[in-house]
Amino acid sequence: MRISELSRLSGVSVTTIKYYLREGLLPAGRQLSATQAEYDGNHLRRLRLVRALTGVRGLSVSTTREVLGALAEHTGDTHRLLGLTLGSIGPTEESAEDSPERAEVDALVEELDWDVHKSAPARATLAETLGSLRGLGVPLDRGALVPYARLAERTAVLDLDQLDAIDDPLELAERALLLTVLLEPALMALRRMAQENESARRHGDVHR
Amino acid sequence: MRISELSRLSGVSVTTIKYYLREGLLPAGRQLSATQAEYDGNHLRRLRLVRALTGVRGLSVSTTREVLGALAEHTGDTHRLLGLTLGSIGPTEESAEDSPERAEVDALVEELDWDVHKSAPARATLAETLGSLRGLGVPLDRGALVPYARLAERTAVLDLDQLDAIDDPLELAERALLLTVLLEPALMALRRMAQENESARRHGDVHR
DNA sequence: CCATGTTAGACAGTGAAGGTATCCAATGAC
DNA sequence: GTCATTGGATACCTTCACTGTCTAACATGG
Repeated sequence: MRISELSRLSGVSVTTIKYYLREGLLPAGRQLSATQAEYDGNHLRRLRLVRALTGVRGLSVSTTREVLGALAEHTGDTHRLLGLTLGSIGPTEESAEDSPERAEVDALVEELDWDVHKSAPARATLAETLGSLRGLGVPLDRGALVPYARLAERTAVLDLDQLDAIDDPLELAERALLLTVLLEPALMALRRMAQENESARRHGDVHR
Repeated sequence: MRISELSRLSGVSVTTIKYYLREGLLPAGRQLSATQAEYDGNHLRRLRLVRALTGVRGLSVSTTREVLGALAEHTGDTHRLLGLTLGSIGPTEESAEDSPERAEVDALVEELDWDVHKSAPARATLAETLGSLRGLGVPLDRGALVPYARLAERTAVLDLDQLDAIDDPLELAERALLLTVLLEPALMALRRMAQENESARRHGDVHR
């Protein structure tokens, strides 16, 4: 298919597709001539993925590029690499590596007996968030964090269960990306609703 | 204290503080004269909160203003109102209200027997995310979602437990906001690490 | 083989967001 | 009285994610 058909099928304007091509979010089509390039279903699929990451999840173009790059160069050992790459999702770049919160996070991982890479950006993200909370007068100690971590463990089991049935390593990697990144707003939405429900339950304010 | 001291204590530049004052993220100080205004600890506290919401969580200025407005005008029934307000966190504004996913979400809430407001934006957020996933070939049906929802319930219990000890309604509201919004990156970081751990466990790739 | 439309590629322009800089007159501290 | 600081207003800047426009080279139908 040509670029105009790709545009029509995806709902993304031709100029934007060209922009993505320039930015390296989309591989170039097969050049047929100086003014003709051929795109296929993979391009369409990739384009939809890009729109989901930038639109639903609100990732920046550069973060999206990094994520997609990791996806391409890495088919096995999926989660470890996704974990490494996806640290840049939050607007976190300059993190104090030696903060007391970082030590606290490392101690937490130790206590949980988790097999997590020392340089996993999730550690820094967690440390930074804890630092912010402490600065606001809400220090969360390890005791408060461990129950959350146990629930995270069980969430991860659900995540991995969904990936077990997939054989194709390429599809596995993409699916893992979708589950890790795109499911986040869904899980947070569930938490918000569960909070509202629990709050209503405790304070007895029935409203129906 | 004067604005320069507020700036020094918070690490936010004077011009930025003025910007926040203009944008209504920070209440005006007590005017002492035409060229003098007095700020206090509440301003400092509020300023730190603003920086946490915009920085750590990446909220936009307008969303932050909405959230803070809700915080001010609403002291009781905290979670319900936060739930209503915080829907605008994702870059979601134009949602198809009558999508099949929306019906699916409503059915899910029904099945869970959750007491959640019909117009809670979390419903729309969840529906939109499910729609995106389906468009990418990863349809998550209710059966897959319910276990996640059950874990969300237990997370919410932990959240509410932390609020139980607080008496002052103003502090309660602020704490609820922090737990709901600011803890999200922390929980997602925990999930990433738990995924990595679970992946390592299943595939036996020990790396230490 | 010609008229018309489409395409790739390059590059400049746009609009929103989130600040930042500058200016000003009025002060307050010394 | 002098001088740095302040509040308030306004203009400006930078980044981001596109969008519009242009051009020359094609493709295609007649």
